[in-house]
Amino acid sequence: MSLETKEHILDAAERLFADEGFSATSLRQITAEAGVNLAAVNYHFGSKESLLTAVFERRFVPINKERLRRLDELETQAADGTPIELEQVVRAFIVPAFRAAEQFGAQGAKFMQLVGRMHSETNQQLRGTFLKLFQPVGLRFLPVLRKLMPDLAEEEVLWRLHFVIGSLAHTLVCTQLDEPLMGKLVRGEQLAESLVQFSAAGMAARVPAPVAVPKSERE
Amino acid sequence: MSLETKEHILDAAERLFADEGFSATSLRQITAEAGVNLAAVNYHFGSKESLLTAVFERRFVPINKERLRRLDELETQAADGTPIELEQVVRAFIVPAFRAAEQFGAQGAKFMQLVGRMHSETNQQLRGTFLKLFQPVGLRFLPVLRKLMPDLAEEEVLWRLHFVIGSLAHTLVCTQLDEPLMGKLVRGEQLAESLVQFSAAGMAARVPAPVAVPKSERE
DNA sequence: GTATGATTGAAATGAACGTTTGATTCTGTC
DNA sequence: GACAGAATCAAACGTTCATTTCAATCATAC
Repeated sequence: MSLETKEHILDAAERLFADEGFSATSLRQITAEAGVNLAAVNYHFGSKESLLTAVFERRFVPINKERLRRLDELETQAADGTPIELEQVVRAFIVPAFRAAEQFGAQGAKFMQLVGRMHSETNQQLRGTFLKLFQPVGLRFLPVLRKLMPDLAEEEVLWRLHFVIGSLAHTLVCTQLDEPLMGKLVRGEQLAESLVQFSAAGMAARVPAPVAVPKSERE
Repeated sequence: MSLETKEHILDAAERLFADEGFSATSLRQITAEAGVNLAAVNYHFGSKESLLTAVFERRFVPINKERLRRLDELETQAADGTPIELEQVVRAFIVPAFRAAEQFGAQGAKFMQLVGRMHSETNQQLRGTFLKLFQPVGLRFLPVLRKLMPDLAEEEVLWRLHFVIGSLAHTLVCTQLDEPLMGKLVRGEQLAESLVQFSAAGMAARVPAPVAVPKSERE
């Protein structure tokens, strides 16, 4: 069946891209793990790159839809008089990623690991694939965050959002590691909430002093 | 001269590994950019993997030495009566990375981009190379952080440190991107300090109450 | 039953890969 | 000048890569 074949390829590619990386994964690995013929990838997807795009779109679109839905909900409540809280916005951004990881089981977790990896991808072409799906979400969240942090310069807000993205990406990768940087990391139910607390507190940090060069340091 | 050749290879590898990734970079690219013969890599370094190790050691060892020096300094001051502040510990961890990036110019920046990338690497072998250099630093900082956050469970502290590492890694990558996720990111003088403020505030976030974790596990 | 279009399978393509080899050139010492 | 070791070089090694090809197979409609 075509539908089963395509799904099997997507599953195998998802896992291998996450574990080994895009360029380190061969179509032979993917098709072998999927139990399909080598030619099936180029037949169904056209190329290795298009396969990566398909892997992303399958799960990333619903996740981002949920992010936007939550943000819309917050703004609806705000229109009714309930002011938006920073923590809620951060949660709307972070939680859908974890939810998806749980919803789709081990496959979903692998996907989130892949997303975490993609955030540190600098190759223009691979980055483009990823950006097209992510950018609309970032651009939707940014003005909401700005309004919640009127004392901060626009650049500062943008950077802080990137700090959150970095934490999220690294966390998604770490949850899949057998042996992280140090000690064993427990993947508890409250991990997403821990990250939300951390991120919200970081976002709300006091405005950094203008040019605060460390005093004891020369220069 | 041998020394020049080795340096040229290291420089080219540093840039290409950072921009293209380890497995997506060929020795032919590296040697071509370095202006040396293809065989020179295997002659001087033994293999592609050993070259990656050499690239790391050249800069990562001094950076981590500086991190530990700053932490030692804080503990010396603490012994003299000045209590250690969380923000100072975070700064001791973050700032040396940025300092190195500035110190070595464009090459240093590329290296930090590579470090950021490596944090999302899951391949066991590549990860091992990276871990051996980073782990001692993490294990040195962790107990200091724990003592500063006595209300938090050990796992929570560990996760928050990982959140900081994620932010740092992603920031180091972003500073090198022409077109980040959204808008233009300004790489100002105060970026390191912004990250310190964010991280310290996140670290100091209130204890997440909701889900009670049974303390059946050993402490 | 057979024609049709979608899908698979095995094999082959040329290009690129990391690594090895052996001859050659450089560098410093006696 | 002669020698030894370090370093470079072009060429080739055997593999593996993404992609293509084309006959065989399948389901379905006529």
